[in-house]
Amino acid sequence: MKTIEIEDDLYLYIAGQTQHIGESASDILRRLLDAQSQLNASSELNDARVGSQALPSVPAEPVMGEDVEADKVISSIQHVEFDFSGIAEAGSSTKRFLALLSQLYCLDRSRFAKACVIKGSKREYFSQAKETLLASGKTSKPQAIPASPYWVITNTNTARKRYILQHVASEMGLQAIQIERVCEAL
Amino acid sequence: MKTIEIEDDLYLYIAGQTQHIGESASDILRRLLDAQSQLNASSELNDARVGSQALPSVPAEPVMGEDVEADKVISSIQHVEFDFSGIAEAGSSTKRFLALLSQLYCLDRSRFAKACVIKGSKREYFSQAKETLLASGKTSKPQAIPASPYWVITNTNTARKRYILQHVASEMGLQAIQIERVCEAL
DNA sequence: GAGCGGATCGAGGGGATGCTTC
DNA sequence: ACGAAGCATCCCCTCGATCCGC
Repeated sequence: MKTIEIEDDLYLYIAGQTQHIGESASDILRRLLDAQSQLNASSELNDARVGSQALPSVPAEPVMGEDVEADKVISSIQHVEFDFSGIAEAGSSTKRFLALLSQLYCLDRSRFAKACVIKGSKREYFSQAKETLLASGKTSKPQAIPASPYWVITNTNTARKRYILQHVASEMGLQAIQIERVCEAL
Repeated sequence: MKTIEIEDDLYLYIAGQTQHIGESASDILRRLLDAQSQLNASSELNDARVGSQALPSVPAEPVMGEDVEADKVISSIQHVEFDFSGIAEAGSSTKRFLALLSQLYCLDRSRFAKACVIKGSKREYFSQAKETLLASGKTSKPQAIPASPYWVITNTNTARKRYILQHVASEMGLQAIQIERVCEAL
């Protein structure tokens, strides 16, 4: 949750758009902004979804050429089930770490690419080139993420692995509950 | 002013829509919501649901010019793009401090050069040579300003960082509202 | 560079607070 | 002597990678 300040009249306007009791500011804004991007996306009429349906997320990234695309991808992400079965089996948290990252990558390559831009104070955490990781730290112990072109740093305690996972999942736009599950699976 | 809470991804999305230096959340939201109502208004098949309440208009920017010269300079600065999106994300106020200074530098190099002539009672605050700063104090912890040839002192509390920023922005000719926003971004 | 996992501890940075100076 | 302004000490927290256990 973030806190933002807005002017009173704008606040009143937004509050005036409430459709259900208990709707949060986020809900209302999503609806309003979503209505906009729908209108931008096509001139066709589409009010079939008004009211009943759960609203898809607003894209988390600033507009690219592929607005509508991104929207679809996100809503699909939100409903995909992770395959946790094999993961719990893996003997070490490092193994589970790699497996979970692999699933995130498979979920959506392009979102993963944006989400994995994360580094510590000195080390690079992700890269497609093993050497980049080796170069950024002394003994980062990079390992390949299965079924992907990426490498990750591995020489961290479990808490940090969890943090990295959390960051990527969150940056990819997963829902809080899912992020929690992913982190717990580590 | 009212304070509202919104979810992180929505926040990021909104922040990503920043177009000008000094834009507040209100400004951005007004633009986004306005774009929507424009589309609705121009449509023959206007949907009563959305149009039920008038969108408050964006207040005109108060460009109080006594001096035409100054006006021109200011307006050129005031329309340059300022990217606040990445800044809020930076983990420490020192990081944000450096990022903000970097943007000010990029905004106008020569104005920045004039504006950064500021010092404390003992310490030099800005310099193009790290050594100058080191020489002027005991532990000033100089750091390079990204994308610029300058260094700044870093070992100060946040209030002083804000003061320095304020001074530079003001000396560069930004408007009061914008200076305020820059300082708030710290 | 090859054994691997990862907890633990130390280095280093951030910046509030207290001390000094005017 | 008292207050304001500014410096830098020092504590805390984050992050790296050593080193031990398996």
